[in-house]
Amino acid sequence: MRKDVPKIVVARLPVYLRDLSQLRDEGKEVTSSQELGKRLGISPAQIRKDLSHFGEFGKQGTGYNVSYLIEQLRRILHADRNWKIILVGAGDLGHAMVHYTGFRKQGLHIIGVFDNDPQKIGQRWGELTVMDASTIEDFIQKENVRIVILAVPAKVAQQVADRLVNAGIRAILNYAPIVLHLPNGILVEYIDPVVHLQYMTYFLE
Amino acid sequence: MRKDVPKIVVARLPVYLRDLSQLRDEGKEVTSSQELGKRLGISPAQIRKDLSHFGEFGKQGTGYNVSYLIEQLRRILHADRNWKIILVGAGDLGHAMVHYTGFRKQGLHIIGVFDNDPQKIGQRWGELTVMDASTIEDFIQKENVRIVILAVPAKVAQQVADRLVNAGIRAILNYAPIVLHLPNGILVEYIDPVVHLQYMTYFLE
DNA sequence: TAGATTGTTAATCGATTAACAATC
DNA sequence: TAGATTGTTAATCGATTAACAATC
Repeated sequence: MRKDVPKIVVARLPVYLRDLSQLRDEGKEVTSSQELGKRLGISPAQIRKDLSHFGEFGKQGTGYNVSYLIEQLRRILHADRNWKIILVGAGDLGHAMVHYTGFRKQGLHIIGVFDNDPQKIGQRWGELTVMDASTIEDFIQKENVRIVILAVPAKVAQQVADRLVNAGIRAILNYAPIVLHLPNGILVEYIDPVVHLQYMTYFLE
Repeated sequence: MRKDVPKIVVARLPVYLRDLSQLRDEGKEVTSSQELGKRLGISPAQIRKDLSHFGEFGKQGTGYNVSYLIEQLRRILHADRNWKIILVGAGDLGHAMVHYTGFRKQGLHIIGVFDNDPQKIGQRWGELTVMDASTIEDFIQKENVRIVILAVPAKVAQQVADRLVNAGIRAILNYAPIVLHLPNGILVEYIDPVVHLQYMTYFLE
């Protein structure tokens, strides 16, 4: 079995991709590990090393073709296809996620929104209608959804996550401020603004 | 000069604090590095090592008093006081942030919201009124605000951040999907759900 | 060619873990 | 006391960086 690419390397690729897209939008056709490093606050050596896990994408003397590297990173990250995502929890945060335009451009499509509040079920959210949480399992199976954005209260996050995993979900972006306990192989990423803010207040007087 | 605590250690403290608060809510009065480690998916040795950078908080044979450790972590993280925060960018995400109840409990108070859209200025958001972005500097100085949540479009994020830093801001929680270039000493934390989702799609077929 | 930059190796740096004396 | 768990040291593991041959 070939050695895995370190997770921390994979975690940087989306940031490279994001910045390269910006470079392209600015009209740049070629860049270098040095330029990219300066833009990202990362050493050029690290960028070259990270990329070297996946192949050779540059040319000595000139650097990297921006469009080509974007294409390659999209392929590596599986960002070159469309992903169906469901959102569970139709609160304010869920509302913001559904209306966020940054997902679609990356092939990340929220195709269903769920809540268990009768007040919310049936509400029209953009092109979507908030559905009854009791129908999540059917929807996941019918649509073959593998990714969830979880934006429910902390108190119910674990039990909802258990249901989702049972229904076949493979990856959870968890906005609830708790650590989830799930079977091996289920991917979980955490976003909690309080954690970031408290990290910063540590350094403030 | 005493050696700094590694940043990665500081970054884990808010997660410890969050989980300890949950333990306390569950009625637990004492815990151990082993229990905490299991809950967090972290090795017990790492938890003890992390805490040892700041003092001795446990008792051999019994473990840690939950309330006492919470108190100590809050002190270490400066989470035992109130922090004034302003939100810049009154979009859907900003709306969700202002209405999020998870901040206040931690002493994190959003005391002002700003936008440059005349349609939004003057809108009532809970207890706050959306203010004209041209008045940000005055507000920061008058209220002595040091933390900003930045939720503006990527295109303007850098220039807005520059203004904020000029006005005296010390820490930015940046939701705009770009890397900010700011003077040394300015703290910036990034939240970009696309980065997390693309990290996960790497592992999905 | 001369200058620039890659991809890679080896060295360095830093973080995690194992182990255990101390002690509750 | 016996059992449990801390705080800490030393060993291990892994990630970052410096350096450079290759080459565009």
